[in-house]
Amino acid sequence: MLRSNTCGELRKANVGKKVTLCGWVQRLRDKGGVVWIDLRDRYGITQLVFEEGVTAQELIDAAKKVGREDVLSATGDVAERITSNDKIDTGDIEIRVSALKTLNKAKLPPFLIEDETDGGEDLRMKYRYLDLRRNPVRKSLEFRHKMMQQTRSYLDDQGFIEVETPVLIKSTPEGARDFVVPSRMNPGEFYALPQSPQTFKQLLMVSGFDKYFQLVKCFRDEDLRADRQPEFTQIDCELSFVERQDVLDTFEGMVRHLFKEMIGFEADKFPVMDYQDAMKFYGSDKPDTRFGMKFTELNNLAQNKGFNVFDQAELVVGINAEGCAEYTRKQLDGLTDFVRKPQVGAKGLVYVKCNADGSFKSSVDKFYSQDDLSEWANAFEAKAGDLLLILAGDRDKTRKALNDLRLHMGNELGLRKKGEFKPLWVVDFPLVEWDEESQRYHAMHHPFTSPNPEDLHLLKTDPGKVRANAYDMVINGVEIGGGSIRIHERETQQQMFTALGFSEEEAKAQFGFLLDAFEFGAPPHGGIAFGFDRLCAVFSGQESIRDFIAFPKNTSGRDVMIDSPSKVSADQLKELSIKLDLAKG
RNA sequence: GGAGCGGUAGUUCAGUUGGUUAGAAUGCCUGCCUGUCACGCAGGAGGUCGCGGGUUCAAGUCCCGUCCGUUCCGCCA
Repeated sequence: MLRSNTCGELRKANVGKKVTLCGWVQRLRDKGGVVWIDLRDRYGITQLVFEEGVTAQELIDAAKKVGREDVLSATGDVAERITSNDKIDTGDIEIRVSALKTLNKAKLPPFLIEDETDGGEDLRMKYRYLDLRRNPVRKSLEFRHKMMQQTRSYLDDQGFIEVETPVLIKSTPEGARDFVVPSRMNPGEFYALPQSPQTFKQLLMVSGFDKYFQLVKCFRDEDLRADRQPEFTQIDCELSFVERQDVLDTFEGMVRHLFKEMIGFEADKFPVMDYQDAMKFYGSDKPDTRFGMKFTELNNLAQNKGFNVFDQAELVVGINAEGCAEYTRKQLDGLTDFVRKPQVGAKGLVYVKCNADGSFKSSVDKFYSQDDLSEWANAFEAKAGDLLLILAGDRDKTRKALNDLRLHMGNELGLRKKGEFKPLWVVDFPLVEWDEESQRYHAMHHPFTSPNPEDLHLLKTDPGKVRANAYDMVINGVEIGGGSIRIHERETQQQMFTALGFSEEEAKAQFGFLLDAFEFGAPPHGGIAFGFDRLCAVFSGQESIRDFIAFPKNTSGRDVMIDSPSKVSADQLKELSIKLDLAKG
């Protein structure tokens, strides 16, 4: 061993011990007669001291020459400090150095290796190995590690078996774009990387594994976001002989366990919300329930009073921003600009101020009397001092826009608190949704989701009305996990494929193995998958998952450190029987 | 595919109506300092204003194009 101790473990009790520490130079403080070096490793920081009259002069001279991030080995006696530092765990002691060795000189890092770095995102990613030396990023990865251990231990305790499924699999037309890998031995043919191990875990149920899980990398070739990477990790789970409530109970238990072990939070029973209610009251299938501001629909009260915009609208709906009646003209204009942004897409914003004196001031005073507005205020359960914000138009678009406005107001008013956690289940999603572009139904979850038995008869006649036996777990407005009770009968699965516009031949070509398996005694089964990176981020109150991934990709899907993706040689292409056609258009 | 924001010192940023030698902080270098711990003090070095074109007597600043980053929409079963 090159060292006797780490830089984080020595205390007062170790005073007098001769130790050798190894680490990186965090900082050098040269006070003339005394020189201090903060030596850092993963475990902490220990102060080295070199003092005129005590330390050999050539050692002091050597100490003055070290640079930031040099790798040192220092040997000396542990001594109690004259003035201690209560900010670090080793603050009561220091090492009186008797031998110093530079194990490796370091170039100056391009940004500060500090908790509050001066480095921008781009630079930090290019030198990610330096960024990972910083406490916040290292702690995020330590957090991830602990979350993995806790997940495994919980599921193991519950009788789940972790099984690895293949990474080189088969491309399927449904869902996200696949990453594709050419096969040298099968010219012209390609593997696909899994978007999830969905079919494999169902086959494991057919095999009788009963309870399966896997912490597994998944791949989707879609555009990135702060909370979306092309490769990401799922907690993928499947159980046999279960109904919806069994799955909800098991995984509510898991998340409750993680909350407790990871951040010491004792969660209440998770509420269960219908998809329809989520859309009606929050305009979103992943509502942030840390704050109220639920939607109130106004069609009955606001239509047929001569205001054309409302009269023409499919839906008139608003929120009550409590205590915001004092908003200035400028602030209201700001909100109007917000909802009119193309990303939000509303045409305009109607406001009603509930004044302190009981009167109302609105942007539509021309069309509505004080009595009308008073009725609105009642519908919103608004008090004096509140501000009603109302949108109108096409139902789905207006709900989406009002959802954006609700979250915006939640941010403005500080209602989306970081340390607060509001988990819930959203259930009874539609089984399929109509896709205008391809003019056919798409599975909302995936095509293996079972329909609610009560709605099964609608599958042939009106698929859009069929509810799915599916569920999502949502925490603080983030979709953390989702799953369903699966189809386990060949006949039903075939019906589902038909409803989705697959011919019998297409279904057989794509998923024949699954249909076949269902004929050999497939048990009723269901499962769920959690976005592991997101779970880490949400628990830590972060929006970006990047710091929970050691080597993430940027928004163009590039790893700027290793510079991938990259070109391959002509020989490699030839081996793969691939010719490039890079012409644009 | 679309929209917004950004690109100026190693780094993070400021830069007014287009006008003298492009600034600050931090980092870096040199010197001083025996209890610092974001040490302090004094001095110093450091710039292809992303790239290309245009307007102008004059462009970091205005216009066009382009590249890169980032956030969002579409997309993400």
